[in-house]
Amino acid sequence: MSKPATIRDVAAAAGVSIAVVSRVLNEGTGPVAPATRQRVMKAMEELSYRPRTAARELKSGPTTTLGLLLADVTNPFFARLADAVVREARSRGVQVILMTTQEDARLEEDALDTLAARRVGGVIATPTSTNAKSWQRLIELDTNIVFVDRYVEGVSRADLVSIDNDRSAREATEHLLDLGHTRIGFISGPLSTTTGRARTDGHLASLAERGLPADPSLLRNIPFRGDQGADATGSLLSLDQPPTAIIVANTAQVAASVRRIRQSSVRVPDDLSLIVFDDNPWTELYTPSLTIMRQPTVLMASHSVDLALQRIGDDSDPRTVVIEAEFVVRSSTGAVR
Amino acid sequence: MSKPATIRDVAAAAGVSIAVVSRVLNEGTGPVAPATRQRVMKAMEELSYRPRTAARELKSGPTTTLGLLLADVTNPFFARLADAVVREARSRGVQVILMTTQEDARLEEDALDTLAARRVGGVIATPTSTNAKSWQRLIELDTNIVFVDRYVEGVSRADLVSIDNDRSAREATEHLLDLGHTRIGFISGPLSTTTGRARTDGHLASLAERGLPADPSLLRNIPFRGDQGADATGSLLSLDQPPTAIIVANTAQVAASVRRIRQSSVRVPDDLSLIVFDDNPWTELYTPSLTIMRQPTVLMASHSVDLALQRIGDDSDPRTVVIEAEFVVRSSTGAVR
DNA sequence: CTCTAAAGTGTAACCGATTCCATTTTGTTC
DNA sequence: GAACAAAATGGAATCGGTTACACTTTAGAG
Repeated sequence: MSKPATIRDVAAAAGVSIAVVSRVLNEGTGPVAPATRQRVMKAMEELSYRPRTAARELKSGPTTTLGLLLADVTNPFFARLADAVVREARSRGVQVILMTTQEDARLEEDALDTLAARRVGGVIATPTSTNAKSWQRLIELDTNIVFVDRYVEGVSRADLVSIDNDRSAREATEHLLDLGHTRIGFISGPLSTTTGRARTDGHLASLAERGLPADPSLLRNIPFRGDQGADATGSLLSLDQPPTAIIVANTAQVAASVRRIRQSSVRVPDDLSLIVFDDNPWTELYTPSLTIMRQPTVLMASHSVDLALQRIGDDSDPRTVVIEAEFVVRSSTGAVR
Repeated sequence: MSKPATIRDVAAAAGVSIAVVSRVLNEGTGPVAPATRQRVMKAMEELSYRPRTAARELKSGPTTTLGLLLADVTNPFFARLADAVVREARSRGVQVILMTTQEDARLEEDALDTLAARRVGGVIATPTSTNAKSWQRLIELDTNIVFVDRYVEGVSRADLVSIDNDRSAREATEHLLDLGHTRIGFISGPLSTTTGRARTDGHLASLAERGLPADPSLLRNIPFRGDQGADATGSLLSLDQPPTAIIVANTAQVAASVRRIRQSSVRVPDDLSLIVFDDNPWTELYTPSLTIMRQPTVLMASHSVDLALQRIGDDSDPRTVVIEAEFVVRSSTGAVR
């Protein structure tokens, strides 16, 4: 088990210089006689030679690695995104370094540091922090940033891939309004996040359009981490005038929220209509099957990878890709009694 | 937006040599006068200097990176595993490169190649291929391999972290036998995988112990990818003498299987008792809540990372860590009618 | 059979860190 | 204040590739 072969070993074995080996390695870098190429390839084979990525990256920046910075892979939405990003990247010969932030600004900063040290070609991220500075620093290192789902305000030159959060919240709300609901509970992420804010805004705008008053006691802006979805749901159900419908627009809290409803005596959809933002396989299997707002993860992933790689060495303006969310009506929503 | 600072820039700014800067960077490498250290740190700060990982790795192998090679991050079991591994690794200052194989041997080989080129310190993997050669090659490059969940036979010097698959299948089977079931459908992974085989063996052994004949028509060994769980389940239900209980020991096919049952007229647990291998939040929310065999992902992840890092530069014998699975009885299993 | 352009190959300088070893500075002890 | 050990620092090699440039061959044109 001697030391792994280097380019010099290969060169020696093939009786050529390292420059030639390098040219064989990187097709198109320069001419190599067919016969020579054969010999070199044979030598590489015999020595089971693999060029070291570290050495390559040292010379020219690593266009070959992407950072993927997610809040929480346990959340099915992010998991699907991760899967899709890895596949998409793979098909282009790019590797993905996965990091998670646990929605913690400090962890996020650390991760950005690491990514900066690696000089990754691009970063695809669902940002947590409001701290634009770290992001800006990464951008100044010529790293492409693509925000997915959420974004950080004040960060210039970052791309964005997202559904139209405002509109999707409206759509969900209007569906309920059409069914006659007027008291609608709305659970979403913190107002410090762009998704939390946009969805809440959309919801409220929708109510306003129909001339309905906005009742603040029906709004719940809760963190993504933890289990507050249960409490939030519980407190909505135990209001003096409980809502006749709830929209859970906080993907991470859907399970907790549903669990709380299931524990209560409230029946869906008879007593309560329910819409959740999520698209995992179990929402359909739940009884009753849940009406959902689906984010097309595969599409989002492919756009993200596109942007992250495309803009490498490119100085064009940052772009925003808005993807249409799919509203799927199933059995958890019904006319108000 | 000039070029990022290098160690030489820092050295120049602080009025010292690069050797000193390096020593400041890697505490404990050598003595540095406190005053000097201050100056260097200040210079690093002002230039917002980040040492390049590629350069570091070039000199001394990258103990600082782990490869995580999973079949499919979409599967909640793997997603949880990924999350836990990333967190565990993070807490030790180690980064994780995530790759997925889609249960495809060719993709797996590619990934192993990439990992070899990176000379990662260790690889944590749920292997797909039977192809021991690629794995062995990686090991010969001094890479630690830790198999999780499944393993590849014939690969020496690889660690293993797994539940006792044989035993967990027995436990599930015995639970059903105790409830009086004698015709039990058993859906698991391909017999080419160690988990598929061990679980099937355990199940059959359990039957044999009670003197029950093994009916091959009740066994379904199906791939992890795709949707065959639905067909397998359907075909079990439509047997002349359908089983009164089904164990889905193929984590990836649980949702498909459950969907098929839900579509049928069969009622759980009245007509059919159901046990699934999985521990995602929705199994409890399903109606009826599902009796499950839970794999403790966090524990598995922490052991895996432990092993992957611990054995770096270590020549001790490969180790196997067996973790106890948790059997949780809920409402989907009942006495046979 | 020259002449010249193109093809093929090799040399050596990088990339940005780490690290061995030699050298200089500092601090103790008689 | 000389002698010597310990602490602090710097010079230069090294890791394993890529690549600019110079050099040698080959081939086609005149």
